Amino acid sequence: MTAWRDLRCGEPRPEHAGRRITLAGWAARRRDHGGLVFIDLRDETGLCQLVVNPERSPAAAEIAHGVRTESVLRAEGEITLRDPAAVNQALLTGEVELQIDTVEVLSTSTPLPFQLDDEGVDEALRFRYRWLDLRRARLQRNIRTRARMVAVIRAEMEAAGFIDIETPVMWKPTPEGARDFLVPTRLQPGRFFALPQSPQIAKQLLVISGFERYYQIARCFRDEDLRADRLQELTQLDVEMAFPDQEFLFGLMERIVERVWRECIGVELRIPFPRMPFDEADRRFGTDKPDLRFGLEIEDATALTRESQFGVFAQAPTVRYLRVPRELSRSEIDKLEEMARSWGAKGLAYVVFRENGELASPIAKFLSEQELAALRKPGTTALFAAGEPRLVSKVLGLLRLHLGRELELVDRSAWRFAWITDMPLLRWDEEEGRWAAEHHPFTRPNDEGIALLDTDPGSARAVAYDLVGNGLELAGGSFRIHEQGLQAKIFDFLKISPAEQRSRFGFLLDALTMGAPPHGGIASGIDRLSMALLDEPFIRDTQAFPKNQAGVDLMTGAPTDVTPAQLAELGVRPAQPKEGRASTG
RNA sequence: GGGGGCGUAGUUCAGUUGGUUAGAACGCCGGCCUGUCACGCCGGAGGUCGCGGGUUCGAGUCCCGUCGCUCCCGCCA
Repeated sequence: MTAWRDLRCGEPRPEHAGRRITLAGWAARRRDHGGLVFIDLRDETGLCQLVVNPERSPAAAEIAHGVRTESVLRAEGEITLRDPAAVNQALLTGEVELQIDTVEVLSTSTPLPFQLDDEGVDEALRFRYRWLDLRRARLQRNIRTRARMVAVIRAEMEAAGFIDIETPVMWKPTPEGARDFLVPTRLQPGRFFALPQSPQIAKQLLVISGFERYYQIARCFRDEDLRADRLQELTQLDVEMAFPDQEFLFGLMERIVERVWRECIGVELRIPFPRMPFDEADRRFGTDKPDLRFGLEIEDATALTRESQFGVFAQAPTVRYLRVPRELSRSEIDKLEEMARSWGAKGLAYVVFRENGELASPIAKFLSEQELAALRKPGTTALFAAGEPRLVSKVLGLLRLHLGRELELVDRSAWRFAWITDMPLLRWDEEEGRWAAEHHPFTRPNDEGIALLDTDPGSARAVAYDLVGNGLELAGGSFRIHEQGLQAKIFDFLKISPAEQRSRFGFLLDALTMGAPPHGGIASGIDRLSMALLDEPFIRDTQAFPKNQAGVDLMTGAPTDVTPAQLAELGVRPAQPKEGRASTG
């Protein structure tokens, strides 16, 4: 076996010829040809080919003839080195095959519910038979690469002096933020633990405890709806340190990402990554996670159109536009407008500047010569959004992303990372009629932000940062508030009463009174990071056993009903079952 | 909570204006072939058209309901 692995991993050499070895694996395919039996055998290191010759070993031939795909075999035989030119490079790893003398079927296989080399199989079926799905090359690559990534991360964290500390999976429910998964317990009937949405408070307490550099690859849970890039049960690299230094944290993350990209997919990244304050990202790209692989930046026309005869522009607080480097057709623009409306825009004004100087636009007649002159650029289309800055940003940002893909402006081979810094501290919650924490309530305002709290809280910025790569948020963090007075002030803004503060975070507030060092950190979603690394459009395929979009594990059927007796023991009253949920298998 | 898409053989799909016995490819089973590797050739099995109801002389096809899956918005770092 050792000899074999040497061969598969390294170059086959002439002296290997004739060596006898034993190997075991899954039959990937069997072909019979003119009395010979050929079996592709797959193990962890790759594929190889067995050849069984009935004249040489009749018994082995008889067994081999009955082998079915995915049966598990152990075979013994002699290595043959073949002419490399005669070998199908796409399927077989090497220029070697094994002339089989004996073969043993260790495990048989029924016909499979789907073929492993078929990429188009329905996800529900794949998830139900996930153990088969995982045998496929793409999933093997995903899971193995992810494991290597985690190993690299741990190595860098350890080298930087961080220690791995586990925090409870059963924690205290927190009504703020995402919905909690709740866990009842027999010893406290009717009461609940919650699964952590992140170890946020625990890690702050650890640093306050004197573990100045903590990290954990932690499981986090959020009972929210799933998406192609969103999970309920996710894994994050969680990092916290005392006496934090933004340069140090950025450097640490940059080293990790650089090494992961190099060692997992062989891509050399250039570090340090560029930085961009949130306000600039929002202004230029309409988002806090800009995809920098293409231009098409948002431009401003508010000042230009202040005196415009076009009332919509003159009256809007903000007028911005995208300069599309093409003459878009009416039907293309109609589709874009429909999308813009679905994102909340009232409409989508446009001017097509044709190469020949003509204009195609329902609003051109309202625009002055001066306005048109400033905007004119032959062979392009200007798409305008007017209204509240936040909405205008959002609409143009989404439109930009759509156009980037649609017009193939995105450089698919590029990796563009950036730090987005100086994130907003608070956001006005229209529904609740109060300020809400943009990040979480323990995020530290910057010095200027502390001063702004009394005059213009919406403009206050936090010592908070995100790492963005190709338009995906790959990490995010902040410095925390370590002074009880400031923390109380923030709670006031969030309209969390002192009584509520005590019941929800009393232990943290107490900890802050007993010598809490300045602290801060960062967290990075391992699943998202894998997705980016692997260029994998579905985050579920970065996990071994994912749940479907409805949050159901199609393999085990969980979540399932439990007996009334179990509920009674937990002090939980049975819910009214939903109609039509009677199990159908 | 809301909107879009899908559901036909084990799998991926086709199925005309509603019309006889619902097809193809791959897979599976049997046979042939002495170097195949997307092998090839011959033959075969395999279907409650997701489920329920309705319209019709007649429904895979039209209508209503329902279940499941999926993508998006809301929600969520």
